[in-house]
Amino acid sequence: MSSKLKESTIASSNLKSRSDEGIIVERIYKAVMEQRLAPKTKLSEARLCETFGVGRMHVRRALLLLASQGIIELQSNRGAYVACPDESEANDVFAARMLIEPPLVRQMAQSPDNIDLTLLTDHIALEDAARKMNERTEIIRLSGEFHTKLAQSTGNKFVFRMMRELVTRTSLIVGLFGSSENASCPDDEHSNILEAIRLRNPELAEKLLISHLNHIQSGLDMTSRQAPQDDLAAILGSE
Amino acid sequence: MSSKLKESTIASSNLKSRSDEGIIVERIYKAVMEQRLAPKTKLSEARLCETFGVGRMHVRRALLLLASQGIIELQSNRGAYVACPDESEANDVFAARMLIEPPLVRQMAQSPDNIDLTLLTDHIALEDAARKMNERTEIIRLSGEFHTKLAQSTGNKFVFRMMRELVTRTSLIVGLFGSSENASCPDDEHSNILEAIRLRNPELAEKLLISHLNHIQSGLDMTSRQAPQDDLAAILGSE
DNA sequence: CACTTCACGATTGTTAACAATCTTTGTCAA
DNA sequence: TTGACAAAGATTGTTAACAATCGTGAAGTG
Repeated sequence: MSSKLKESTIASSNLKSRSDEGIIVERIYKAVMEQRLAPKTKLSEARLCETFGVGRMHVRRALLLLASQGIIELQSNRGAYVACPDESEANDVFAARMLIEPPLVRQMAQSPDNIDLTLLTDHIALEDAARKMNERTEIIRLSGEFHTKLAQSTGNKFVFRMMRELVTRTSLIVGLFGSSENASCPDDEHSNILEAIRLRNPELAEKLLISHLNHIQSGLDMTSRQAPQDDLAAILGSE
Repeated sequence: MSSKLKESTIASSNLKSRSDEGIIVERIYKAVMEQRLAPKTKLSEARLCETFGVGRMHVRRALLLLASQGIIELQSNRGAYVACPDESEANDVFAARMLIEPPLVRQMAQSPDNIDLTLLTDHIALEDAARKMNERTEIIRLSGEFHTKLAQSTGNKFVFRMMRELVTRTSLIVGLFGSSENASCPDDEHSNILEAIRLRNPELAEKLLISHLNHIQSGLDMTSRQAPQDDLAAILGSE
């Protein structure tokens, strides 16, 4: 694995700062990660145009990118809607994460020297701070981003992208099927995992991560559902 | 893991048969998989428009999708070029595959009953046939697609997508850095892996796959490079 | 001869008008 | 009241013209 990844945006990872649609993609992505944009929320082109102050072309390109990432769904002649995973998809997401993340942390714990652990250390500090300040959306987003940064710290662009897609989907799923308390990961599991990596204990790191994922999944209730919202301008408004 | 996946196209997996750009994406994707489109080949909009007989809008949307998959690269005001991985990216691709595929086949070998093995059996028959007929491009594409179908047969959409992105990239890398003989995987390694899965031997399956990947990677020569081409109409012409 | 400059052609980026489709609303009849 | 139907409005899809940028080659200058 090579040097560390600088950019974490969807757009700028491949496209070189296609500034306009990059900003739109990033904003919507973030809103989804923070569970401020509920599944099935309609994203109308006109609304987004005035919200971001750009032409329809940029909005449409941004929507296409978001759809290709599975964050939204494009329905022909009917518009764009925030993706709404069903139970089967939820199972697939967790199955995929169970496939990838355990080997990942195991590998990280085997040779933590090649790895940028400061990224993770800093991140856990952010998580603690957000928890102290009781900032709900921050907590939710950071809680998911820990797993993304786990992958990012390996410096492998592909592992990073795979994990981010899965984490984003997980965020939608937890928003849909999770009870309001367990919207975020429990307090110290993340730091325990990081500690196991730092102590070069692959078995422990893997075990902690597996139970962490199981913990998240078991907190879901596949029967309950949330309602979609449709404010938009307020949600995506300021940065 | 749930039922089997029907569609394998990039476009139709998320977008519902957005027919026009779907066809374009699929054609270019296939041409890259078969190493008929060399890295750095320019894909000009006008050329693609007349090749596929569609408007510029569809071409541009298709190019955006391909760029988001990392298959091509969009340079501002300069056009679209087939992606050209460097050595560092090549290492990342193989590292990512080493992370994912071993646990994948191990898992498949542990419970091959939940899995659609006919997909793989049929595929190997196709590979053999193509080898007998000595159809170079078919052999190359099928050789990569085996790994894709390995993931596809789990029925997990996310595992499938991840693997396909990695396999596509691998195809570009082998085309760039591979000697002309080892452009395809060696004859029977695929069927051996499948057999190990069928015999419920996880350790063997994993070991065979690891040495298979090592075999591919060790056949690369990171110094030599191929030249780009620019025919296009001929390459993407007929189906 | 080498190098810079400038103008032209080609290519990509953007916009706005137009067409097609869907949704809603209002009307009428059973 | 309920249902079907139709027209109007709103939204998305498409096209073509226009603007901006880049690459090339000719002309000119040292």
